[in-house]
Amino acid sequence: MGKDPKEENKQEMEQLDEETLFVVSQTFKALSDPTRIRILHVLCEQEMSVNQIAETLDLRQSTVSHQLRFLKNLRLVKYRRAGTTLFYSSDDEHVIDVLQQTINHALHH
Amino acid sequence: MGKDPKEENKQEMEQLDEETLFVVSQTFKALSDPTRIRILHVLCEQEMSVNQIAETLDLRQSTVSHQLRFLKNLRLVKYRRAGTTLFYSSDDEHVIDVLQQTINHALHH
DNA sequence: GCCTTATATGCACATATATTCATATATACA
DNA sequence: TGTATATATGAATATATGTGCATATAAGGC
Repeated sequence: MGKDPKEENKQEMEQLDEETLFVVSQTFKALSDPTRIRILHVLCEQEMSVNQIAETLDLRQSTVSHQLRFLKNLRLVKYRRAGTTLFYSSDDEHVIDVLQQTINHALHH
Repeated sequence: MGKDPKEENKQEMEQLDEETLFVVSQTFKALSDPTRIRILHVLCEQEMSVNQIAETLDLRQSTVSHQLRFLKNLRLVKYRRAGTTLFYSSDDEHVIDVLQQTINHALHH
């Protein structure tokens, strides 16, 4: 039952299945747009309403709403309702981690 | 000189400057395409020539070359020449780390 | 020099994406 | 019910992106 040298790395060498590839690429796509990065960056500090985000980042309400839908579909943000106002906040620790790591890496290099 | 409560988080709350935003978004853009993910995934295991990559991943030579140029511009890959053959390998530990983290996260959830 | 092999590049094209405007929906309140 | 406020949605548009074909470039061998 000795292992072929080439097989020792088998797990690492295995090609990525289509679903994994899709999930991973979608995740990074979410982080590939400056507007979405800015939105996630403020939301990982505190929850905010759609209009607050728009004012803080100087964006149109509809732009923010469209991007929040994108992020919500990927479950990167969640919201709670308070009257007619929806408070959004980040909802994926791993992605926030990766974003923060990369921001810090960019800031210090 | 007491701090305003809102100012305590000031560093974290600060908006991202344009250059950081650009670098970060470009980095994630590199990782947002399935073809580039596959290329980086094989290159973090071993160096490979353009044609080897194309054969391994069943892609056209020109597709691989185009994407390698993209990755090379961002300094995510490097190459060494051997005759007419160019051997590419990954060249950014941080990005490889982030990619591997996210792949593992996707595989186990 | 010529021929072969490996890679890069320019162009064209189809598709995806981000934003905006206008409008629809939803909730609260008088 | 009607009005005001907050958010979501659809359509249109401009731009970006990924891929493939054809061809150019570069290096090595004869």
